[in-house]
Amino acid sequence: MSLDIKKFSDVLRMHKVSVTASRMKIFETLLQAERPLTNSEIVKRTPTVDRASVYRNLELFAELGITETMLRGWTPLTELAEPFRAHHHHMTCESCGRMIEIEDHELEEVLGSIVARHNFKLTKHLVELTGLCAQCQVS
Amino acid sequence: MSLDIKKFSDVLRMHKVSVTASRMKIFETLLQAERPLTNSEIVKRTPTVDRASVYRNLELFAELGITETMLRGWTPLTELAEPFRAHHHHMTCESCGRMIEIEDHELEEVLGSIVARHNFKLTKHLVELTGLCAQCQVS
DNA sequence: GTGCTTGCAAACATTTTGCACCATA
DNA sequence: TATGGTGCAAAATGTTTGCAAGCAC
Repeated sequence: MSLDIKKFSDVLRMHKVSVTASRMKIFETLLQAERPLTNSEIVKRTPTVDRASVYRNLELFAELGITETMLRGWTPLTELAEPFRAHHHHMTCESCGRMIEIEDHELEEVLGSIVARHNFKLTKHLVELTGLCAQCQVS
Repeated sequence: MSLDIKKFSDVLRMHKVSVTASRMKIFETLLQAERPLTNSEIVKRTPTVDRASVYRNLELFAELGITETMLRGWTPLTELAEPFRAHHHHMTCESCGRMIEIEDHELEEVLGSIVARHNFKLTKHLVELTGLCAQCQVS
């Protein structure tokens, strides 16, 4: 069994929810995704699981911190969160759609200090940059 | 006429789209909003304008940079962008729902340096922090 | 006057719910 | 075997579209 799948079932057990075949299938769909997916893409890519169950479980995954959601237009996109993917943020080119992943230590530090200043306890954070990539600025 | 409304019609004219009563009404709804609103809240709060026109114009506003959109769960929320509001980000308490606005110079600088490093030209950016506010950590 | 905008109504898509049945722990 | 999870079907929401009429420029 793959390491990710083991980690996944551990997270479910840790939260005392059942490890079911449907949840596995949905998780595998997310694992195999080459980019963040819309809900209906996830439904399509998990044909053996009912729509309703996909929705119920995507909501569960978000609560348990297994997934993260971001926005493209008015459409929410979901991808796996840590510890299933490296921690990162996105920089999206609005011309060609290319999505660059960002990992930046200093950025994380600044966010930490803002949060501390407000006595806030952070559970997650999202940073999305939008603009034109180097290539599209030229052409 | 209020300054904001003048600024708004200037933006429309600058992009060569008509200044119409519907667009004014929708803009006023956003101006008066005490927090970011869902699409259907905007529809409800702008009863004299047809749903379809609200959607069409919210899409237009987003394109012209008049509004910004963020995500709560799977629901997109819209609020006015600069120059109609001060530049800020959000820190949301997942227990009480309180939303704190963040303005932080250092944060903006770090983002700027990341973007420059990738030869990216930024048109907009979004930072969303989620966790527990000071009060909810205690109770 | 011309072309962009609107309202209306219908189509379409997405998300949620209730309930009986089934599987996991 | 008790509880929680699932599929199914229907309902509720949310979003988009075509078209004729109206308004901004």
